[in-house]
Amino acid sequence: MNQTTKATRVPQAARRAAILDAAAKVFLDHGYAAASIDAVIERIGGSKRNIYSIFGSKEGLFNAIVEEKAEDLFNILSVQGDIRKEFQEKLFEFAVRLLEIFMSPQMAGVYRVVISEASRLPNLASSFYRNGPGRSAVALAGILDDAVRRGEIFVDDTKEAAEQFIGILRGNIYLEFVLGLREPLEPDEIVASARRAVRLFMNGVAVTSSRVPT
Amino acid sequence: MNQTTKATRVPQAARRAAILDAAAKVFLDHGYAAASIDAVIERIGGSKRNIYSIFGSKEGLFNAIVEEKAEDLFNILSVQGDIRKEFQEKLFEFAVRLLEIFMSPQMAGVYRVVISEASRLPNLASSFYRNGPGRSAVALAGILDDAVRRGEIFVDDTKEAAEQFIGILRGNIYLEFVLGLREPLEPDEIVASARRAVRLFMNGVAVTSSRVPT
DNA sequence: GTCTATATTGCGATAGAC
DNA sequence: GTCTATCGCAATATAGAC
Repeated sequence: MNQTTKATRVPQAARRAAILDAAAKVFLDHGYAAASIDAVIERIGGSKRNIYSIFGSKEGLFNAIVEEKAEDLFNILSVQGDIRKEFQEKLFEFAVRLLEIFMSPQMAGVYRVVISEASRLPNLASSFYRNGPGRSAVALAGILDDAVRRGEIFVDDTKEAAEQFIGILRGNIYLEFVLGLREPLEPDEIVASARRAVRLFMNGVAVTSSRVPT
Repeated sequence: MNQTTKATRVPQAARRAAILDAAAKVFLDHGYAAASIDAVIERIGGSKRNIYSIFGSKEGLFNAIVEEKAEDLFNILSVQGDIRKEFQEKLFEFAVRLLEIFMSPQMAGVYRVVISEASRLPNLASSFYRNGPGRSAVALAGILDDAVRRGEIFVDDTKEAAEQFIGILRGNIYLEFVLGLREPLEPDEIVASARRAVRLFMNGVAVTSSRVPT
């Protein structure tokens, strides 16, 4: 609070992280347009100049926030644990984790801001999707591929099945949550919701042939 | 087209519709905050005074847009056609219609703006949800109730099953579309996507007992 | 038109790593 | 000593408010 002319006290990485953290608060609270670099400085002190030398621009800063937040959040999805684990158990764990991500206020904040700036900042929208929702679909498709290889389920397009499953999880509840119309799901509700999604999906997919004529 | 200072030439309803139409373009193009009543006037002429006397405020105007757009779009969902129609056929038709709604640029525009203003205008968010996504879930739940009554499917919670089905339809593709990362689905893709959603759902739900232990 | 806010940049100084 | 990350502060540019 009272350093006057110090520098390099903190190693680069830590300073970068501190800036990102403060900036995340500012951007997610006020939205991209209303957020100012000055407001970030007010939170952590230091110089604007440094922010620009690290992140290049306001857009670069926000881009870094989106990428790192999305990465933090979605990273846990790749922890698939024991390969031998039952497919259904893996699917269930994936569902619980993804629902937890969906229900995190940070994720909702990023989601809101990215959507509202999508037309002005298409690159941002793209990197958000790739690092977040896109990655979760890829991760799940991998799990499904595995199961197909072992004959546990029968789907021809695992990528599509993955998106269907994620859709089941998200439902309308996520929209309600993002719109501020409801509280996030409680942990036990998450478990229940995940279980029901798994049941529907398993019944729908774990059959050797379609029982319903199309 | 050449009235100068006349009034009530156009019946109220038509004038109201014209204002809504012009305002929709302005709001959906620029977003709520950036949209101005002046810009609406520029498109259709007339007086600001009139807009305020009809809609009360900027928020009231946007609220009317959201309600009417959502209503227009989602109205087609209630056209369930022949009650005797096969359940699966009804489900498929519902799916196609809902996907068409999802893929309409207007809907995406409303979605974007409502989400970005949700924290500032909670009433708007609420009325959007009720008139749009909420209504579609209710409509589908009704269809499902029907089918349950006739023993065509077996679900205990039709409301929840409806949301699951809608989730399958929306998937990640809708998010990609809203983020401007992809073109809307073509009509034949909509049909294909709806068909696959119906197949998954029917397999998952149209069984007398869960085949998969939970 | 002016005024204001704020994104962006320039430059010199300082603190610590080497 | 050099080098680099950071700081502080001032200046420019520009978009939007008024």
